[in-house]
Amino acid sequence: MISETPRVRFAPSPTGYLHVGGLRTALYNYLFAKKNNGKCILRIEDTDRNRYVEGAAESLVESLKWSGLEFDESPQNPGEYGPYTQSERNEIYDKHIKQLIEDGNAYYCFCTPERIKELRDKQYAAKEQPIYDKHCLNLSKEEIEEKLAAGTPHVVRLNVRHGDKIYVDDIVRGRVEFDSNIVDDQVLIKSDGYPTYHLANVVDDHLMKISHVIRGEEWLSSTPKHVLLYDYFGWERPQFAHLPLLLNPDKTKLSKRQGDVAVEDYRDKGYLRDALVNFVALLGWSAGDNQEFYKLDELVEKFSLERVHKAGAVFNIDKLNWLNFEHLRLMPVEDKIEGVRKELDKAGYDNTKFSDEYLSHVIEAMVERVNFIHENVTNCPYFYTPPTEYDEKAVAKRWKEDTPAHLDKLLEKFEALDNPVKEAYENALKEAAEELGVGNGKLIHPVRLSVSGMSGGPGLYDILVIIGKDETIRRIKEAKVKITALK
RNA sequence: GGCGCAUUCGUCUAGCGGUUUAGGACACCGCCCUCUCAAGGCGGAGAUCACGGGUUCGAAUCCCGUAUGCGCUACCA
Repeated sequence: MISETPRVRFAPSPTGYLHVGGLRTALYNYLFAKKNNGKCILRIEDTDRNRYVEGAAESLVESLKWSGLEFDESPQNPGEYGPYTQSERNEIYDKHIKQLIEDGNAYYCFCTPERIKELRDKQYAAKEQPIYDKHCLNLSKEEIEEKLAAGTPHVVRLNVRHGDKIYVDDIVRGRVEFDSNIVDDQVLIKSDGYPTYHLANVVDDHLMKISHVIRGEEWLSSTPKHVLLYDYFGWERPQFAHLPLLLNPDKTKLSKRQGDVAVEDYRDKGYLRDALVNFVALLGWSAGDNQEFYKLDELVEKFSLERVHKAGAVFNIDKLNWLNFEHLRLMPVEDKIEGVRKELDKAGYDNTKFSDEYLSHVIEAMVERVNFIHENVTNCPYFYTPPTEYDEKAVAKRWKEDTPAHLDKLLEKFEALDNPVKEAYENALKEAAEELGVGNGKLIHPVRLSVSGMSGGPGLYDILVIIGKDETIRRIKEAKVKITALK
């Protein structure tokens, strides 16, 4: 069924940032293309001059690049079907709309916005489908020429033939039937001369030889207009695949009000691109084999449009967090070190004070305890600076009256150590505990509190090795003074 | 209002007429491990498959209604 080399496209409108739903759409297009040895094209749909936002196209491209999705043809990397930005294609739309008008499949409309509104209000009040009444279709050739010559504001509309059934065959949804009577004579060319989505999209998809239109479900309702356009042009229709929407926890369409929707927001929060891509891939698709953890190339291998879901999917952050944890574990140490250095600077530390080796030990110690790279800093500040305060609950629970005396004994043992490794600390502590006639815990917990100020974290001896003997001893002594003063 | 789409554990999903006492994952709870917090292992709770009718020997799976949700209904995409 799939043509030799399918061509698909992601065609965002530059009105801001890349929405995670957009990322999902882009991803499915990408996966489908790669899976089938096809081409994935990026086209910027900037025909709405009112909504155009300066720099939005660049932001889109940047987010896409960050996500790791590469396009075979794009404004930055044009192929033979350019330009890839719609605002640069006006001549092309002009040519095509003329053909449509000549063939009677489109017509000039000079109706004022007021008349349109009135008409619509009336239809709505009568509980009818609000569609244009083809008023201007009855204009004579002379009248049209005259108005055009006079510079009367006008649009060009699609001339929908009523009384037909229009069928849309969708890969995800199967056959969907529409009654042509309720299909509006859609504006194709706006009064500012720019095409609407419907015209530009169909013309470009055809000219760019797009074989599969993979887009959000919000387009399903206007697909009959597109299908008609293909038919009127005498062009072969592409295959359609309408993707389910991404939803807020309350099942409404994913919106900014209820959380982050921009890819850059997730990037800035420390989510890994592999995790975000993995997560978003699972929102509306599954291979059916219980695998949930994927690298991009595995997604390519397993993806198919036939296994895309029909129902919308709630964007649930918990699973994303888990995926981030899983992907983070696979990240090469060098990359983690680089990331930690950035986070150190962000947190106000001087990253140059720490060697790569030092940081790699911290990372190793924290690996099971971090979901995000920044947690290698925020969750364990004691690796970078001595504790300034001590967790109250832990103090109450672990710091008893005889603790300072116990620590004195331990300090003796520690001081005698020469360049200690993990086991040396452990043995020293055990010896001290034995000589004191107490359990190891009586020493372990106060030491942890002393060196970290916290009650949780990596194995105590790992912490000690990382911060070093001198610092360990210094911190224990300091804690003795400070915590005793607190009591 | 009209048209369209959808509806399986809280969430993401498996399931495409019998192998299902509906499987997995995240989250949640418990146990084990253990110096803590995690991770990991094991286990638990959690879905009358929206509801009501059919079809069938047999339905989460097919058909029809209803309800609910969502989308579209723009000279926005």
